[in-house]
Amino acid sequence: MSEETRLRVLRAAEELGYHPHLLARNLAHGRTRNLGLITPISLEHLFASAGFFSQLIRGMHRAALEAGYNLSLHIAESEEEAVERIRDVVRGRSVDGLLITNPTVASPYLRDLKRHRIPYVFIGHPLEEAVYVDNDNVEVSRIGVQHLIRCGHRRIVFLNGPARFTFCIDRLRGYRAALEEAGIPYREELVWQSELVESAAYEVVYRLAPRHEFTAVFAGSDVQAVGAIRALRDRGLEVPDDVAVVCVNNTDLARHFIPSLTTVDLHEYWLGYWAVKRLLQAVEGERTEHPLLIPGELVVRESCGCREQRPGPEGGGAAEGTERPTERSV
Amino acid sequence: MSEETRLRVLRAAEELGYHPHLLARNLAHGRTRNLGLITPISLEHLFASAGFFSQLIRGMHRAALEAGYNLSLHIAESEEEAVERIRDVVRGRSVDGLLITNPTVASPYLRDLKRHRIPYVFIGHPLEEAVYVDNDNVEVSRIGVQHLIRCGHRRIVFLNGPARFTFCIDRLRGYRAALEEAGIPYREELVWQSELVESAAYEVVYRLAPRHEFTAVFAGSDVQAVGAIRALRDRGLEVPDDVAVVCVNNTDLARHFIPSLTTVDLHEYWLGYWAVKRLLQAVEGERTEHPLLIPGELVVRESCGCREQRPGPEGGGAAEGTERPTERSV
DNA sequence: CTGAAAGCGCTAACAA
DNA sequence: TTGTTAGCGCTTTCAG
Repeated sequence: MSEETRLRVLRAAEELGYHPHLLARNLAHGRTRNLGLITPISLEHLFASAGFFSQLIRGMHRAALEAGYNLSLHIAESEEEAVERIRDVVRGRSVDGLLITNPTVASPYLRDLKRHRIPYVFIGHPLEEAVYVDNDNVEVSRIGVQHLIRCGHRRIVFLNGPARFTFCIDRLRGYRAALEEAGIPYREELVWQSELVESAAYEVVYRLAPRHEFTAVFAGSDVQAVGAIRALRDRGLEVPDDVAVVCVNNTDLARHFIPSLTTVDLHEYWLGYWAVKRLLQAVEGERTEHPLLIPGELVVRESCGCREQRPGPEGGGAAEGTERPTERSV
Repeated sequence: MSEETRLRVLRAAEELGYHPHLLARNLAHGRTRNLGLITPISLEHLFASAGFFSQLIRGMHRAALEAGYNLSLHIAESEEEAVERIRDVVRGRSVDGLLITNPTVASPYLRDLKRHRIPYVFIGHPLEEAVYVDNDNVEVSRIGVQHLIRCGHRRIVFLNGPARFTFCIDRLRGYRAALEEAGIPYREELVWQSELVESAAYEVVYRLAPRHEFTAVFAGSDVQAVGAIRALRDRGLEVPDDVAVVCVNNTDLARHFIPSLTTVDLHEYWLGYWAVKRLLQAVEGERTEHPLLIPGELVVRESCGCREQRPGPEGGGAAEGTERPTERSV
C-alpha cells in the first residue's frame, strides 16, 4: 500500500470522526488491556502511610500508560474481601494481570491466583514463592542506622513494626548488619516493637525508655517516630539534643514535624512503576530486566542532630531534602 | 421455566466452571461498566494533601462497587494532559462516565466533554455551569472561624489559598459570614494569601505578622497552618498561648503535629462516594437525590487553645478527635 | 495487495 | 417457553 493512500485514508477517518472501539478490538484480541490493582488492606494502613498510596499509584499509572494499558482499582479492606475482588475479576476476565499490595503470611488469594494462571505481581514480598517487587528493606534500615552510627551513636534503639509484616523482618536484618559492620554488639533489649500507629509507639517508648541506656532511636515509620519523640519528651528527653531519631517514610509529617525528621525515602513511585513493568513482562513477554528491589534514600533533616538548626520554614535549611526526588531514575 | 431447571442449569454452569465473559457482554450491551477518574493535577497537590486522594478514591470505589462498576484511573499532571486522557478515553469509548477533580477557571476539557455528550461529574466546582459534587466550603470555613470566635477571638487572620481555586473563593465567603454573624467588622488587611505549601505560608506570615494585631489564625490547609505556626514562633509568638490556630484538612500532619491542630475535616470519603452516585444517576438514570455539598466537621485539638493539655500520645487526650469518622453517614 | 467471510462471547429479537 | 439467528465492532484468515 502506498504511503499516499495510507495518509488519505487516515485523513478521511479523521474527517468522518472515526475512532476504533476499544471494547470490540479487545474482544477480538482476547485481552482487555486492563491491569488490576488489588489492595487487601485499608488504605490508611497501606504501608503505614497515606501518602505512600498516591505515589505508588502514580508510578503504576505512568508505566501502564506508557504501555497502553489501563489501571483499574480494586480496593479491599481485608484479605477476605480481596479474595472476592480477585475472584470476580479473573472470572469476568476483566484484567490481563493483577498487582497485589501488602502480601502477608496468610495471602489466601494465592490459591485462586495459581489455579487461574493469571499473571500477577506482588508489591512487597510474601513468604511463599511468588513474583514480587519490593523496597530493599534490609538496605533501608541499614542506611538509616548507618547514618546514626556516623553521627557517633552506638546505643541505638530499633523501634520496629510487628513481625507479621515481612518488611519488618527484613528491616531487622538491616539493623543488625549496620551494627555488625561498625563492630557494635547487637543487644536484643534495644529492639522494641509496636504497631504502626502513634499511640502504640508512644506507649512502648514511654515504658521502655527509662529502663535502658541509649542515645538514638531508629523508627520503622514516621508515625512511630512521632510517638517515640513525644514519649521521650514526656520522660524529659529532647530530640535531637538528648536522643537522635531517624525513621522510614518521607512524608508530609516527616517534613513538617518539629523537629523535622531525618528519614529514609522509600521511592514509592518507582516501586509502583517497576511493579507494572514487571507485570507487563509476564503479560506480554517483555524482555528487559527490571529491578526487583527499590533502593531507599537518606534524607537528612533535624531529628538526627547532625545539622545545625536555622529558623525558617521546615525549621531549617529548607533547600536540602525538601523536594521529593521521586521521579529520579533508580 | 421452572425453578428446578433454573437451579440445575446454575449448578451445571458452576460445575463446568462457566463464568460470563464481561467484555463480550459489555460489547453486546454497548457499555463498559467502567467509570473513569481524571485528575488534572499532580496528586501531591490534589486539594493540597496526599491523604485526601486515598480517602476520595476509597469512597468512589465503594459506590462504584455497590453498583457493579469498575473504577479506572487516569492520572494527569496538568490540565493539558487531562485533555489528552479524556480524549483517548471518550474516543475509545472505554468508560461510561467520567469523574474529574480540581476543575479550574480554564477547564480546557469542557468543550470535548460537552461535544461528546458523555456523562461526567466534577469534584469541586468549576465556574462554568456543570454537574459537580463539592465540599461545602463556605460552611467549612464558617465552622472553623466560628470556633475561634467562640474561643473569644475577634481579630482573626484568614490565611487563604490562591483565588484561582474556586474553593478559596468560597472559603472567604464563609469567613466573612462567621464574622458578620458575630458582629465583628471585616478587615481586609487580615485576609492573607499564600500558595498551598509550607514555605509560602511561612513567608507570608513572617512578613505580615509584625504589622498587624491579631490573636488567631484560620488557615486554609494543614501545611499552611504549619508554616504559619513556624513563622509565628520565629516572631516570638507561641501557639496556642499567644495565637490560636484552626485549619482545614484533617490529616496525619494535623493529628501528630505539636501542637496538634484543630481542623475542619472535609470527609473526602463521602465526597468521592456521592460523586460516583451522582455520576451513576446520569449514566443509568438512577432516581434518588444525592447531596451535592458535603459538610465539614470540626475536630478540636490543641492548636486553638481551648482544651487543656495533657501529656500522652498526640500531645493530649488521644481519645477525642483521633479516629477519623470518615464513614459516618452524612 | 485487496476484498470477503468467519469469529471473539455475549444479548436480543424473532420464530417455532 | 424454547431454539435460532443476527448483530455488537473489531481482527484475522483465506481466497481472489
